[in-house]
Amino acid sequence: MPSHSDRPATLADVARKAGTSTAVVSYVINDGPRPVAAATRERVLAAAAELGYRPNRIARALRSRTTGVVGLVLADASNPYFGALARHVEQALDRHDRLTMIGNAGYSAARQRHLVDRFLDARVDGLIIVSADGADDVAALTAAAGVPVVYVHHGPAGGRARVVAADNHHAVHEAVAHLRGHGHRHIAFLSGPDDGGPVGLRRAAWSAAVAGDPGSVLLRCDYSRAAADALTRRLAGEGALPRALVAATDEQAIGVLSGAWSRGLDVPGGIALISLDGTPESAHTAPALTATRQPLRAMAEQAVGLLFDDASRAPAARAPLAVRRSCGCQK
Amino acid sequence: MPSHSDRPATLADVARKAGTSTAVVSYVINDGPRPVAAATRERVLAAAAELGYRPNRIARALRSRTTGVVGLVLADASNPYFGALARHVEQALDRHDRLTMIGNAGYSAARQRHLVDRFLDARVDGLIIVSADGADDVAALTAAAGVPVVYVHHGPAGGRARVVAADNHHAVHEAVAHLRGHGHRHIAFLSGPDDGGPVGLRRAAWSAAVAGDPGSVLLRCDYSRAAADALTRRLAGEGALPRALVAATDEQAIGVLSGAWSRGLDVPGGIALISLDGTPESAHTAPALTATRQPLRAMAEQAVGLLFDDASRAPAARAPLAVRRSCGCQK
DNA sequence: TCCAGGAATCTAATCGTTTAGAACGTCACC
DNA sequence: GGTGACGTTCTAAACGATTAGATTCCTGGA
Repeated sequence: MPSHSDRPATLADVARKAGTSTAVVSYVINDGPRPVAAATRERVLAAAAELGYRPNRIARALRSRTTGVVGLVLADASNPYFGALARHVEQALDRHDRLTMIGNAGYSAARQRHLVDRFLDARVDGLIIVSADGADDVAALTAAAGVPVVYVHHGPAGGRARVVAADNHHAVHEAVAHLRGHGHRHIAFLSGPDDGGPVGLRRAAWSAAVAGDPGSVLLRCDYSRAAADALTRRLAGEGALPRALVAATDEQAIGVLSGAWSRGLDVPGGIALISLDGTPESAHTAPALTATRQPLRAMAEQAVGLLFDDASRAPAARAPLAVRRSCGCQK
Repeated sequence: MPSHSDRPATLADVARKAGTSTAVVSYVINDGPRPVAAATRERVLAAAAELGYRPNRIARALRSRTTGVVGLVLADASNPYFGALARHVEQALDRHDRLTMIGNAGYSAARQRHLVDRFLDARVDGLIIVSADGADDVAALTAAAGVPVVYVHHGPAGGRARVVAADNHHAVHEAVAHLRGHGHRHIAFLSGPDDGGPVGLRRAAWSAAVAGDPGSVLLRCDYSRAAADALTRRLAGEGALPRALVAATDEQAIGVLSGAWSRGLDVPGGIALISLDGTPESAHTAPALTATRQPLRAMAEQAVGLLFDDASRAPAARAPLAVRRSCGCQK
């Protein structure tokens, strides 16, 4: 049992108790850069245990210029897609013995910059940015500090930044093809308020997939259940709802489901629906959503790996289509 | 514009440039404990701006023994209830100029202890624990370090810990009363796998509310959509589903909705349902969930306030019942 | 003129590590 | 016995801030 005093034990305390110098204690604790005689090592370990010694990470960080902390910036932790990503990133970092500092940028470039600034002040060892919109490149800020950055879900426009993202093109084409397989000829797309971010890529892929068909309409609303719900009600009221729809995100797809239900409109009978996020939880809607299933855990691990290794760009992960009910399949 | 060199500017650099000592620079930067002549202050500020000086928080933390970082332990960030709480906590801390370190304990006491240990090693200024189960008191760990702790959502059993939680008793009674208002006489309750945590309190409140009615059955399943979905399908198959149900959490309620739909069972016609979490997103299900609406943002702010002030226990917040469709009301 | 008192500033110790350089002892080898 | 090499350990200088205590310079009062 550790013997107690008012303040926590330091390296110097351990050294004194073991009858040696702080350097040796440090070598023992870290399997240090220099060897230590077996007998001495034993004495040090015993002293450390007895005093209940815990290294002070702050002092270590000051001296060695590395904190063991990684900053995670994301749009909104209350969105399950980002929340799940955050959890997987935190767990992957924990496995690498790193701590996670988190911040919600809430779709605002200014707030994102604010968070990156604060994280750099805190001397994080790296930055993982799960950016929603076409959030700008923070390289200008981080390069000076020499802090590596990895983007997840979506990278900045021009750069040669390290990015981990799903294969949007493939996912969209698969979704469109699947709906065509159900006999639909006109396939609408529900995009975000603008064409920034991954949703922009998805929209472009959809445009390519339905090229030249004026009957395939483009819808837009905010990335929220409420917005998609309201839009669906309005269109249903006008009789302007498409018969087949690909929604850019789970949140929007869930809003469509909710809006359709409240108008007494059957899914998939009245409107067939496929979503492109595919969070695990999307399986439990009424009816169950057919969705491409992004490998969030794998993406998180890849991002963490990329942060500490040198590979510059990961291959885009293919997201399999989880076929459930909302597309029209019997399940 | 800051003039550049390879390494970031330090206090000493600023002092040199301003022709003064590091002490004075520190006094200026912090509106320090001692006054500085106006002219000197100007020179220092100018030098700092020109060098692009940013205080090194690590060095500051080492000397002043306060990091400006707060640790947030939660069960699972991918659960929207916890995710929303996490976002609000982070934002409240940001307003207090504090950074947030996060960790997912995943319903495991061992992992919770691991995280608290790591956070204490990182010398956090405080700890906010959003604990799901009857997670044990970490006071034993934190007391030695002198780090204040606030529990959100649920506190440890015996203690005199600081806790911010909603008024579970009131919420349950209101839910039961509302279902009775719709003419239901037997009101079932869907609890968690055991009676730990806030769900245990909710279950107890339900027991009291339906006291003596053997027709009001108690159901149990994991806190996941999948588990509640499966349970509902099974009971529907056996014709054993209750006509009115209070679900302990949103996730479970959503699972019930999904299970009922897949069995062709109408909600609220076949089964009336009320949930007790009431995350904002629960409004957009098919049909819309009636739920008590926990004031997550207010709870987060209260927790942060409690962390730095001395008040010991906040009054339990009353959660208003958001009446929507799943209970049987026309909406 | 001299001195007390106060404002402004400087000097230097301190926080708890890491690690380069010097010092020491032991051994092998010529 | 002298010498170099090696293994082990110690000394002390960083890292970049904060802040007591000492010092300097002025001012006003006797």
